Amino acid sequence: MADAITPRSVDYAQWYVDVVRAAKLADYSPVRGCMIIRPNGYALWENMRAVLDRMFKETGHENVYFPLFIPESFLAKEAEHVEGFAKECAVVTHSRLKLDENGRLIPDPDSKLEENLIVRPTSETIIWDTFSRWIQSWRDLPILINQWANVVRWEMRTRLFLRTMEFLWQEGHTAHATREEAIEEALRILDIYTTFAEEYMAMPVIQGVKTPSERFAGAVETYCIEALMQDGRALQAGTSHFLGQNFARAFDCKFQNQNNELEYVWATSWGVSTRLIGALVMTHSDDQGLVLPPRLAPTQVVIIPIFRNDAEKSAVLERAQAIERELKDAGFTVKLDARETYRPGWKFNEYEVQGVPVRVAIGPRDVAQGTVELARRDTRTKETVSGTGLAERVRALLDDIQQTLLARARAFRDEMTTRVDSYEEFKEVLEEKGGFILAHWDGTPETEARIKEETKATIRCIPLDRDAEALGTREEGCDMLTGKPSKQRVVFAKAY
RNA sequence: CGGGGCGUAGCGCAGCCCGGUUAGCGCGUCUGCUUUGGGAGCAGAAGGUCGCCGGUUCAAAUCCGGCCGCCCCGACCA
Repeated sequence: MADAITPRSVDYAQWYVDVVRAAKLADYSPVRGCMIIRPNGYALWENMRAVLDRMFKETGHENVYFPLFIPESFLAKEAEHVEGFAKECAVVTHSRLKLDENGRLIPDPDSKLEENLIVRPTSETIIWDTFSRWIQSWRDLPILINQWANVVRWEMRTRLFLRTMEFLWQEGHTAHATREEAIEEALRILDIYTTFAEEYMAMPVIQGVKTPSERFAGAVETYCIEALMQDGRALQAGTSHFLGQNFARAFDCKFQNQNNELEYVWATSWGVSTRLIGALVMTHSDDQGLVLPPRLAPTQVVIIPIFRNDAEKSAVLERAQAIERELKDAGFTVKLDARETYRPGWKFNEYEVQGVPVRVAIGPRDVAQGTVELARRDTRTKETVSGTGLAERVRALLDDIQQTLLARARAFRDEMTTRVDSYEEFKEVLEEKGGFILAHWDGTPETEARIKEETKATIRCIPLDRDAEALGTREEGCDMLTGKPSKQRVVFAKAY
C-alpha cells in the first residue's frame, strides 16, 4: 500500500502532511521551510485565484505588479510595521558571487550593495512610497489595486501551506479620501472573503475584528475571518486591514481635499494566501485523503473505463468518450483516464486520495445495460444509474456535494462552539473539547496576555454584526478571569 | 533561538553499541507472462561517492573530532 495516510485519530498533524503529499498537492523543497507546489495544488490555487480575482474586479479593483525587492530604509518608516516584520525579513546584500581561494562560492565583497534590499514580506511600504507620487488631489482617489504575488517571511517553524517561508497570495492596497470610505472598503473585502470561504470553499467562518495585540503591524483595525479546523484549532483564513493614515504619514502621502486643505490619505490592505489550501484540507478531508468542494476542484468528474479485451475496450471507450463530451459540454471539468498502465482499482483509489468529487465508472456491464456507476467522494457511496440524462444528474450531485460539505462543516463548527462563564470551565473545554469558546473579556491586553500564557488560547476575534448576532455574543457580562464588566463575548481558541 | 530526533538506492528503513569477504530489507522502477468492476500475482533485473571534511587502524557505514543539512516539539507568525 503506497502512501499510507495516518488516521486523524492517531496523529492529526501527521495526517495533514500525509494528505498533502498523498494528494500530490505539494512537496518539501531543498530549502528549509519552502515548498514545491505540485500541479494538483497549483490547479487548486488557480481556481481560487480565478474566483477571487473576478470578485475583486467586480468591485472595481485593478491588478498591478510591484517589485519583489524593497529598499531596506522603507521598512523603517512606519514604526509598528518595522517592529512587526523586521525579525523575519530576507535581506539581499550582494549582487554577485565569486570563487574564493578554496574554490568555494562566496558573495563577492566588491559587489556589496549601497543599500540592502529586503525581499518583500508584504508590500505596504513600496506601495505607499508610490502612492505618495500618484496622489495629489481628491480627484486621484480612490485607488483600488491588487496584486497576485509571492512574499517571504523568515519563519522559525513552517508547515506545508499553513506557514511556509515563501508563499503565494494576493494583497490589495487601497487609498481613500475619507476614514469612512476606507473602513467601508475593508469591510467590503471582508464580505468577499466570507462569501468565498463559505460558498466556494464550503468553509464556514466567523467575521470579526482583532484585538490590538493580534492586529497587523501598522493597522488601526484588523478585520478577519476565522475558521475552525477538524482538530478543534482555529485558523485565520483572511485579513482585511483599516490602516488609517499610518502609512500615508510614514510616506508623506497627502492630497488636497475639496475644501482646499491638505490631508493624509486613508488606507486599507487585505490578503489571503495559499494558506487557504491548508484550510481546505483541514476542513473537509478524511482518512482516505483529500475531499474537495466541487466549485474549486480542478477535476470535478473523473471517468474510469473498465475492460478486459480489445472488443470490450472499443465499446467501453466509445461510451466513455461520449459521456466525457456530454459532461464537458455541460460545463464540468472532466478527466477521462483511459491509461492502460494502471488498473481500475488503482485509479479508484488514486482519485479518491486526490479528492475528485465525482467518479463515473463504465464497464462492459454498463455498456450492455446503458448504465454507469456514479460514486461521490464526500460520502464514499456509489450507485448504478441510467446513462441517459447523466449531465443533469451530475450537476445535481455536484451541487449536493457542495452543500453537504458546507452543512457538515457548519454542523461541526457549531458543535465545537461553546459558551463558558468561568475560567475553570474555559480551561476544561479548551483541554477536553477544543474549538471556539465564547467568553466574556474585560477588554484589557493584560487579561488577554495572561489567558494566552496560562492556556495558549488566544482571542481569535470579536465578532462583527453578522456573527455577533448568530452567536449571540452581544450581551453584558463579567470577565471570566477578572470579574470586571464586559460588553460582549469574544471568540477564544487555540490557533494555528 | 532552546529541547529532541535523523542523515545508508527514487522513497521508507535495518546494519553502527561490539570495525573484518561482494552493505541488506520493504515499497517504487525496468523486463516477461498471467491479470484488469476497489491500491494485482509470479519470475527475473537494474539501482549505493553509507551527509561532508579530517583523524585512529592492516582494515571505517561502524570508533574519535569538526562541520553541514533536514524533521518534530516549544517561543514568534498569514
